[in-house]
Amino acid sequence: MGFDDGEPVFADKGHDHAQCKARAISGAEAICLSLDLRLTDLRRQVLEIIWSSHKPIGAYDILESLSAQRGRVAPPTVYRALDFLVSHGIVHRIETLNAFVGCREPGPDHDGQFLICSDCGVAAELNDPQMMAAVVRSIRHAGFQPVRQTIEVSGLCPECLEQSRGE
Amino acid sequence: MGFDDGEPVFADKGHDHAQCKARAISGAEAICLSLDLRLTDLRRQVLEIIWSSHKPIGAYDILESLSAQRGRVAPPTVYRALDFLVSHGIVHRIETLNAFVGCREPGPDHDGQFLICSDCGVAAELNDPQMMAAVVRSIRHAGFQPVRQTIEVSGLCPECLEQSRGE
DNA sequence: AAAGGTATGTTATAGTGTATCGTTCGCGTG
DNA sequence: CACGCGAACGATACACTATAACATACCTTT
Ligand SMILES: [Zn+2]
Ligand SMILES: [Zn+2]
Ligand SMILES: [Zn+2]
Ligand SMILES: [Zn+2]
Repeated sequence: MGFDDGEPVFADKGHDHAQCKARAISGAEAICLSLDLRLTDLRRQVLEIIWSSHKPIGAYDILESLSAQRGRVAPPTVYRALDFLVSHGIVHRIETLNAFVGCREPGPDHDGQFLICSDCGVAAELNDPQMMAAVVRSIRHAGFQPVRQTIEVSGLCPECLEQSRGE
Repeated sequence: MGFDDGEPVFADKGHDHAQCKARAISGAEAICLSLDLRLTDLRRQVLEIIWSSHKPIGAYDILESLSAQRGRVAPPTVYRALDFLVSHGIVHRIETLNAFVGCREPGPDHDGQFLICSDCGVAAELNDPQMMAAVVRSIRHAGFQPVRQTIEVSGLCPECLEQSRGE
């Protein structure tokens, strides 16, 4: 299930998040290098802000954080950077939250499936081929040609679930 | 796959849509009767507007249409009616479109899966137990407790697909 | 009739996302 | 180097989506 990197779907509380972020930046650099894209300062800063946690962050929260770094910034600046990052599979948009989250395995043309904790706010990305296959199979029966899929499940992450059982 | 009522997932172009609408209203009436809820004039009018087609409609388009019927109407009026209809499973919200669409099999506590044509705008609702099972199975492996699922797939409906092949 | 809850009206404002235009930057070409 | 071109960015204004807060009307029960 999920990625084949052996990592848990939900990073535990004490994990080395600096490493998460560093790996994400490296991945973005690799993509831009291979596709001849430009990871400008602005885009890199936005990506770093998004990776400041595993919780999806809204465009205007990004804007605020960005303004602290480079002075007054207007919405289009943020949205353009987001468009770039999302269109190249470096960041995902969470439709149910109007928010953005970093991709663990960046690359073109993948939609992922997201588990979003309604308690603590963290989001985890799956990329389960069996789930995707089940969805596509069901859809094809309807004569529908899928292009883009949005799968977002809200609920309780393992930690918050554990906590709720304790009470 | 889908509902067990034998109807096609996508209603064809020449179908009797007045019947779709009438059945939806009847369903809503039945729900309200059984749960002691009030399907007021306002709520019924909003439901009828939503059922004017199989295309998801935005809140402000509903507002405009509603204003034509009962004079100036403010956003909260529409959103409150929508909250009622959505919370009782009579209408679904399409997250990827910020729009609302009528439910074919209204009732509490179901999320459905939606196929949305990016060409003509129609949306069809599935309720495929196999797909849901596959999603839940994959999710449980991550130690996640699902509460609400949002599955929306955009692409081409059978008619638009046929048309695009012809060109 | 009085009371209390539900539904609606009304105004204002919050939150999210784009259109448009002008300027700057990076880079290849003559 | 000067030029030209497209991509990226800055800045202003605006469009679209949704809710807060408070007042009023309605409906049901006592
Ligand atoms: Zn981390
Ligand atoms: Zn949590
Ligand atoms: Zn119909
Ligand atoms: Zn279509």
